[in-house]
Amino acid sequence: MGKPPNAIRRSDKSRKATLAAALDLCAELGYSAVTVEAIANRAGASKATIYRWWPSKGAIVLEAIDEAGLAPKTFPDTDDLAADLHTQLCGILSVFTDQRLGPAFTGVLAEGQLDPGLSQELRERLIEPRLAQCYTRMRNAQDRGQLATDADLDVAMDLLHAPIYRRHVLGYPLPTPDYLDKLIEHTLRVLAPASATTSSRARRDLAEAPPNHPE
Amino acid sequence: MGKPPNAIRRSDKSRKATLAAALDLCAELGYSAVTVEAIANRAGASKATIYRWWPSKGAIVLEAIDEAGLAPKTFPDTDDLAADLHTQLCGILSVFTDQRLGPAFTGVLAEGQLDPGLSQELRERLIEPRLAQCYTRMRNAQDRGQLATDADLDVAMDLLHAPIYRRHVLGYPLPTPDYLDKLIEHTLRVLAPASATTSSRARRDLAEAPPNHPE
Amino acid sequence: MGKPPNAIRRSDKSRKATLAAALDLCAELGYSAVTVEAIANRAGASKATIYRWWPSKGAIVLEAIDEAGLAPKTFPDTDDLAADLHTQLCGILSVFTDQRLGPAFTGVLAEGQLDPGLSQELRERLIEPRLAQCYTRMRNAQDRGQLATDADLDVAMDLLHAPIYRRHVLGYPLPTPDYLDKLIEHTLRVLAPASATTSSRARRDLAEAPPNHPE
Amino acid sequence: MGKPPNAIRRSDKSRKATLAAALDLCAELGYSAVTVEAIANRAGASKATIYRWWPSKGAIVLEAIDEAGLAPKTFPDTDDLAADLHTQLCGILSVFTDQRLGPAFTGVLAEGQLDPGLSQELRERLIEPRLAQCYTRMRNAQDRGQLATDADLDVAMDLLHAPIYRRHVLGYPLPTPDYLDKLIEHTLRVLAPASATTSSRARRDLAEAPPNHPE
DNA sequence: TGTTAACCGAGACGGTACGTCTGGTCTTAGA
DNA sequence: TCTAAGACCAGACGTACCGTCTCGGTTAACA
Repeated sequence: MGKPPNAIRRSDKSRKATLAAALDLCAELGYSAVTVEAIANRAGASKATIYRWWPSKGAIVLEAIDEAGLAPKTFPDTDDLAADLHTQLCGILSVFTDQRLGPAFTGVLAEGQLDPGLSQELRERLIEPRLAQCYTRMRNAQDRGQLATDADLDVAMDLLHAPIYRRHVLGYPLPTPDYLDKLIEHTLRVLAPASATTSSRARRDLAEAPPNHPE
Repeated sequence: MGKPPNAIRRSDKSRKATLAAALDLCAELGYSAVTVEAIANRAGASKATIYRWWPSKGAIVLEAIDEAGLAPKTFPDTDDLAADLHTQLCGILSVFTDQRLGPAFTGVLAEGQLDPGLSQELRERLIEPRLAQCYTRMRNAQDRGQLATDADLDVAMDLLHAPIYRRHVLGYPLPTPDYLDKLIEHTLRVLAPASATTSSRARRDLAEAPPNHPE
Repeated sequence: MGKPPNAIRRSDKSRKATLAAALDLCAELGYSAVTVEAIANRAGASKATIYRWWPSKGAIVLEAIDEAGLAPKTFPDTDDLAADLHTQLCGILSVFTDQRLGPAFTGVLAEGQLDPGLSQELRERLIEPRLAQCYTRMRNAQDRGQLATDADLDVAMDLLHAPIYRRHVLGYPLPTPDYLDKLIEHTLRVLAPASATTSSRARRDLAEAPPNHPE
Repeated sequence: MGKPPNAIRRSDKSRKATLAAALDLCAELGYSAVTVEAIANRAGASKATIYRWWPSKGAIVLEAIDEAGLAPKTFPDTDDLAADLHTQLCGILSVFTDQRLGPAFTGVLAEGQLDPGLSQELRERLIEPRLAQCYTRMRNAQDRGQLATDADLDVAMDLLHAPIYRRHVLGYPLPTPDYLDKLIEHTLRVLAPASATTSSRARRDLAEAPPNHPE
């Protein structure tokens, strides 16, 4: 059939314009109102060119988000695990709330649930690099005795990240930074080493600190 | 303009056939391949009739799921909180895995993320009745001293339910019943009353924190 | 199937309202934009009632035109054949140009060309009664020696009436009264008795009369 | 808004298939039972393609008739005016009676009466080219002294062509060739030059009339 | 440096679903 | 039994996108 195109000769101008058009249109119209046709027009590209390089609208938008690279793929390691987790979770939150990327990411996420191929690409390009960093950071914490050696990191992942997704998916307000702190606190408490010491102190400090009622 | 139709004269036969056709087609073809046109044909209804009563494919499927009522809206209360939670979470899981309802629910969930109206309807008809039951059950547990009196039930909701959604949304395997047990155990451990045995130290620290539950 | 309704119990109010609504809507929107539904709404009748008594929109409008009875079915007989013909042809013209009936008649005429049943009804109720009068009038003229005894009255019919229809059908301006005179003059000339006398004189007078340049 | 399509890149295959399908379907089902959808299916074209190039069913069928070109647009000139007129009128008749074009032409004619745009197109593409030829032929006859120099050719047009339309429109049998001869004879008799033999008396009276041909 | 193969924009194409509309039938309740 | 009201099935309407395609025109790697 159609032989694969030669990536070397690909027009980078056209590629960039397409990705930018995709993000802009998502921000302007919402993901579902965006069509490949509109992206092509906005980008000054032809539909054939777009379909030569991407299989679907979702794939374009996914690549555009990846390229934009809002949330860093690296994970801070400041020896304060709770703070580092907070930093990272806020980074994830920002992808949902970002003016330009939010609608695009929401769209890709939704479409991925109905398109296994897109879902896999989404995991591989956006989710797992960051997840792996999180894993590594927590394993480091285990090595340093800040977490129980038998702590189940998969559970930790779920307890920390899942609430963001659940609230997004069901249309509830996303967690506030304060709420994230609460989640981190609860999670680390269960995963703390048998003789909880330093870390838990820091925790309490944070909890007692300012009378930070939300919003 | 278009005045609302008279619900009294509505054909129940047509309504039921439409809902059944919607579920069947979702199971056969997958949500995104289902069209209103196909539902109409399968149901032996006319498109006009369908659009008279539902605004979109999503609304039809949502109502069909609600009507099918796979997961019970009632929450067991056997005095064993962990077991009751497990029962309930398995009920939620079954909506995702059910042969007939799974694809439909997945579709509505995905579409809801792009359609605020559908999302709200989804919450009101499917999610919140069950969530409210869960809330009530946990409040009962608090009254009986099985949970800390100041346990943050919103956090508990997130810790228990969110992993199912996150895994579904990102295309990871859903939690197994064993994994659900693990989640429940972790969660209840943090929310256990101060007098609880294991890891009671960590518990007390947490319980001492100021009563800062917003909202 | 549906047994014929009992005409005795028919609601005359509903019938009259329907016919009036049909004519009014034709005048307001043009025949093709009128729907049975709109007629029913305007008349305060239900569609079922209308379909019980008329088979189609065309039949309603046809009956409405007949009832309105703009052009008289009787033919004047003043001993001046040309003048009588002119009177009659102007009557026919008026059906096309009448503010209220014109659009309705145009519609029925057009639809009749595609619906043999309607066409037949049209001929029987509107066309032939008037045509028969015309025939009779000309036969009288023959008896009085104003026309050749062997004049072909079918040809006369065509020569006199057809130009109106041709111009209407093709969208040309309808004949003016002056032009009708010219047609009558030409026609009577060919059908005049061998020794053309009185009639032809009157004709010439008319032709010479005023410097009647058109329009 | 919708910019006009580029006619150069138009698919001639698709165009021809559409026109053929339109004529065939008219012949098979009758004009009013034909839908644009059916034409598209039969032609193997998509509806979008059809609507890109034609505004309505009527426009398609009109172009198809024009293209089929049953009745020649040229007018014979054999020095026998009556014979030439007969030839031409038979050509017109044949458009009504042709197995394939008849139903199509009938439909366009009927629809034109309710759609001024279609009517104008009909006149410009089908009617007037032939009418102009007829005019020219008769003017030639005048030059050769076969018709009175002051004969009103507009009236002649009406007398000759109109009966066909009237009979068609009202659903009467179309004129037979013999009847056409009779019409031609009657018409030419009124328009013959003063020096003509038969019924020259009547002719002269008419010819003496003042030169009142308006328009 | 000239050839040529692959890219590119443009946009027409066959499909197909959309959401709306009308035609005609049928049901219900009321007079 | 007729009526008004209006829901119903059927299916065409004209529009919008889809993903494919053909067309010249341009560009860049290689001869």
